[in-house]
Amino acid sequence: MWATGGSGTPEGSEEASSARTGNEGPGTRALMEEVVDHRNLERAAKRVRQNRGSPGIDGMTVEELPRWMREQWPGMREQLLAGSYEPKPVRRVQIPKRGGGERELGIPTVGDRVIQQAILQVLQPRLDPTFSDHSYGFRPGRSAHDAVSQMRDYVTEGRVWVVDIDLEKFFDRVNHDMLMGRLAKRLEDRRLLRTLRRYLSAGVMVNGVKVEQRRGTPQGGPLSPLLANVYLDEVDKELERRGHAFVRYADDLRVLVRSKRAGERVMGALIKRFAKLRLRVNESKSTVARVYERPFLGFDLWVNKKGETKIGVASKSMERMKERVRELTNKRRGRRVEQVVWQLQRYLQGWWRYFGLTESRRGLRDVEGWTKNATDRRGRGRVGLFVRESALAQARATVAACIGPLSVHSAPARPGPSTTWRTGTSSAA
DNA sequence: CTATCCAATAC
RNA sequence: AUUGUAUUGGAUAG
Ligand SMILES: Nc1ncnc2c1ncn2[C@H]1C[C@H](O)[C@@H](COP(=O)(O)OP(=O)(O)OP(=O)(O)O)O1
Ligand SMILES: [Mg+2]
Repeated sequence: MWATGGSGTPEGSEEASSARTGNEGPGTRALMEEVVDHRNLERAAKRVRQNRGSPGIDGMTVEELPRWMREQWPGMREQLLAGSYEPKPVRRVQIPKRGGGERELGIPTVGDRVIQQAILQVLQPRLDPTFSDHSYGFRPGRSAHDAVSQMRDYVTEGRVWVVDIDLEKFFDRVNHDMLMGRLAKRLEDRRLLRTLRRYLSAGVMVNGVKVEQRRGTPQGGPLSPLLANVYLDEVDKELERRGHAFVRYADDLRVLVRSKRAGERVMGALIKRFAKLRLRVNESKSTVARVYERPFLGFDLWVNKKGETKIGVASKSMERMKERVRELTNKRRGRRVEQVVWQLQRYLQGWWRYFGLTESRRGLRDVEGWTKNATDRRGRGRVGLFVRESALAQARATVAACIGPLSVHSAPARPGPSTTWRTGTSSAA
């Protein structure tokens, strides 16, 4: 089933299934006690409050949390310990997706977010260490950078073909029963399992009416990312067992192979494997291709003159950055110039912080220099002193020179790395 | 070393 | 308005 008729490939073959060892770690029976422990709960409430998220279906804001904790918590605690707690439905919010289309968020009540967070804090330390080393998304201590670097290393080993898979509406299609089955193999506390099940079937509020959801884990629930990793863990382990070189970030899976043929075989197998999980591979976003043709987490790979594989900024990400810079500089809606520059610096610094992983040094170095230039101004040196109307234009010109043409309307494109706009270095009043 | 606040990116 | 997880960085106060 797993291995379709393919011969001579470097990957080994092995039978599936290995059955997890009962439960993870000691004391999985009294997990709910850990969840409702007041220290754990305080930490959870703090996190939810600091996220500054908007209310769920009951309209309670995060500012009202302390009051809620005092008045509603004792009752909730008892219900949780009895395994009889019923979460509220989530609030449906549509937001635009990066690649077009809409993302359906499911926003739980602030109170439910606290409880889910409290559960996460108990489950994450137990479950996460059991996950595959090849899985990077939503996991503490593992970054997108780690995933990209790992993929680059696989490519350096000569695996230049990639099976690129993205799942369709991933969170929305997670099967409740199958997920619960996975969880039941790892956790013994039946009250906790019951509440997790109830969170999954809490449903959505659609103009005053609760609509049952028979599948999916809400995009917006604190627990959902962990549950998603639990759901796909078995696939990770199977790929591992077969000795595949792969990296997974959430629902973005890359298997690196040495030939197109091997890739197509793996792709076919994975489509079937995901179908077994009631998940569908996104046909438009998934393919077998040369790694250099497929961006990953905002980066792409390329080969330098010496034949080394290097990490670069994917062109989509580059275009998005330019667009944002244009948007921040072009027309300023009643903002002062210094405000515009400050915002631009802030954005570019954050951008570079992520994309600084890139090893392509064509002009991007200068973005860094430029950004630092504008930013590294110790003390509370005010931007106001050195910024004048021309600073804005120069900033745009510099970026344009580093990154490419930014706009049609004003691009002198005569940057000069050593332009004089840094003149007001000294402290200011 | 602790705490609060802000920002960027990935999904 | 827009939720969540994770990573990385900055500022400020002790
Ligand atoms: N802003 C977000 N808030 C909460 N969860 C998110 C967010 N972005 C992504 N996720 C989670 C839920 C998604 O199901 C999962 C994978 O992301 P993504 O592939 O971009 O969307 P998707 O799988 O839901 O739809 P698509 O069919 O377009 O791939 O990551
Ligand atoms: Mg997807």
